[in-house]
Amino acid sequence: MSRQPQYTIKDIAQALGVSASTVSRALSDHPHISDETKIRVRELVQKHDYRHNALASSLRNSKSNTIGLILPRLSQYFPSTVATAIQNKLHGYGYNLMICQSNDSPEMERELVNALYASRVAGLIVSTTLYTNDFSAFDIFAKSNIPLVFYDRVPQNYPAHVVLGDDYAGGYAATLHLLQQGCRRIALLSGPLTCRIYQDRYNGYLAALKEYAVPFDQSLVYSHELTKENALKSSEAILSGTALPDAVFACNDTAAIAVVKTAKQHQLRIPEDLLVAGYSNDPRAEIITPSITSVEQFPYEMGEKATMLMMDLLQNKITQQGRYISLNTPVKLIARESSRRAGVGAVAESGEDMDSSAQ
Amino acid sequence: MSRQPQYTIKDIAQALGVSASTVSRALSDHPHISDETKIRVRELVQKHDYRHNALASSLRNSKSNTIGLILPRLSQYFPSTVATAIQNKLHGYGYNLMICQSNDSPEMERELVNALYASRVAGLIVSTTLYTNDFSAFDIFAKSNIPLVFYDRVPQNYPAHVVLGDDYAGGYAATLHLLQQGCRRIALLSGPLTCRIYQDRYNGYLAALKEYAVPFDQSLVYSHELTKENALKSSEAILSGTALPDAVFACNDTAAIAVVKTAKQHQLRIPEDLLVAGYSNDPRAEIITPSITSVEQFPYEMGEKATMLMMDLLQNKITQQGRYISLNTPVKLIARESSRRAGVGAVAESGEDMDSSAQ
DNA sequence: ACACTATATGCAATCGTTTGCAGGAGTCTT
DNA sequence: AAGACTCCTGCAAACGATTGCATATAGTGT
Repeated sequence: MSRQPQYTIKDIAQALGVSASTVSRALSDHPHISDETKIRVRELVQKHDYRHNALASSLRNSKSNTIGLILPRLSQYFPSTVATAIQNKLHGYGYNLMICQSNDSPEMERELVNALYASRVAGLIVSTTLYTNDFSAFDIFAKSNIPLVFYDRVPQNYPAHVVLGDDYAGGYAATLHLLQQGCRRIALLSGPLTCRIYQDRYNGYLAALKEYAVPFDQSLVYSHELTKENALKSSEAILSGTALPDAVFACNDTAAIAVVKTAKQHQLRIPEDLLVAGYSNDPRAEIITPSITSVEQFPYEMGEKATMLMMDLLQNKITQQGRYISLNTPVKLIARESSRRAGVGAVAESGEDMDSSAQ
Repeated sequence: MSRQPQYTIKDIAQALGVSASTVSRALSDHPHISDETKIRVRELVQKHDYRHNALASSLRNSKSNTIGLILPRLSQYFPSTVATAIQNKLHGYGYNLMICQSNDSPEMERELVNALYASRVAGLIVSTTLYTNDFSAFDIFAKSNIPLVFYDRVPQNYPAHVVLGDDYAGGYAATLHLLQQGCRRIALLSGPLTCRIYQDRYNGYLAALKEYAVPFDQSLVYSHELTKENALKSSEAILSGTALPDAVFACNDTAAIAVVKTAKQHQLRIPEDLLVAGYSNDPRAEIITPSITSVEQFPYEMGEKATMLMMDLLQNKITQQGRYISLNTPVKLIARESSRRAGVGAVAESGEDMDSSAQ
């Protein structure tokens, strides 16, 4: 439809009695073009509302100024904040961002990868689905020498640049904190262990237990996608048994909230009967009663870091010869009502400082 | 950088001893191409991992298959849900979505409009910033005959297709509900009245008051951007005076949460001393204690509706000759603890049905 | 007057895909 | 056997911007 005739560089050239090359160069402020010509060109651009055609330009240069972003979903605090950071930062470099959601479906993800390649994005930033185990769709980016950066949910056994939160430190800090409050039966509500971030948090959990010489109890570990529904089901299982845990460490805040809700239904008081900690420091963790202890991931910083890495790769500051960068962003435990036991330890009021960079 | 030589249609043509036209037509399953040729082409496409170049294609057809979306920010329930709906729906039609955040800055918004035009999106969907009053940046879309759809925050005095929630009905329903609970001094925490959605909610509020013959009291109305900080300040002002209101209707849930928080600090019990209602039915409204009554806007449906309108425009099903479409999506009041007064009226447990379509 | 340089511009090809038109080969009709 | 028709395929010109190379003009130095 439409096929509106466009006002192009050629039209300007014709009107001015110069060639298209001259106009093109005038617009890009080429030094070989006289000031007078530049001014005349700019005037006409103004007058006729000439618009640059990025398609033509990208085609000719085989290079666009759009970066692709694929993530599972952005309707939550962490992912949407990362996306915002990336877009804002990229904008400063003159790049546009094309945000696409995979809805946690590997098929959708694959389609998006192909679609973004088809529009020849200059680079691609990805947080994979929970279930992506075939990363071959991304091969084309390496093959075409187009920068590819993963963050948060990064591939395993697939060579790539990655930006990660310090999930091990986060899992360790949260568990340690619960142990310090006197808990010894700490249930773990983990995401799928096929995913590296959950593995790391799990390992942090194990390490903290070991440090306190608390024997590991497999029956306290639940692992599945941390949706509200799943988490409610597991919480029910955890809290309706006979041998109740004295704390639950949930690997995201949606799950932690589910635990709190379930605990209320079971007449369990938090933190008197049960301590709870979550992950991501979702704004919801703060407003709920009781407020929930959580691990801050600094998503904005994470997005900025991923963007910086992307820019470095685009500007070839980093050799791409088989060397893959792995960046870490710190985490910080924010202790709140859900884990504060009166008289136990000294927990800062506004959040206990457990910056993982100190590790 | 890179300038990797690409594997193109010409390469396939050469390898097969046919012309590029034939390959192009084979790939688009043109009826004039023999099955044998099509098969041979597809085999080679597979073998060499040929990738369609959407840039070249779009340039040639002066038409891309990307739709632009500009919104103030997506780090909240309502906007991110709308965006998700739009992307999912568009995907079904073979279109990609380019999501861009204006951060509520008119300058940024303008830049994004231009950038999206530069990449010749096939259509543009917009929820404007709170402060956009100059819509001339959008002129180019009308002039180029590129479909433009606004939703939620739509322009005033600018001819365009719009998709709106029934904000009048929402404001009316929430206020009426508070009145039915016996409240007579209902404070209003409104967004800027330069924005149509807030005007409409305000008018709904006024209409309900009038119906109950409650005199309008200007001193109960606060109007400003509904950020957490602003809302806390206004809540403080509202609740620290001597003539307290008996209810607050906040025009988003962030503000409603601020009211609840401030009320707690003032030792006011909700709903015994103060009733509270919000807007948007953010998930936070449900998990907070007390849970907050709110107006559900059905953002997913709204996104789908905006997408359908866009598709109709793209397919020219709708004449664009100066006739502008305006679609409404219904709203529904969800009554919760924050507004349930024991023994007053009959309020459904899981949400009072006040579907605005019944209006 | 000549060679040389600096400055400003134009020519034409290129990026990869699409499509109107033309045309060749084969089949069918009368 | 000539015309008409069908079925495939190719030619070449777009789409709009960019850029290496060639060139024209003016200015400088000897």
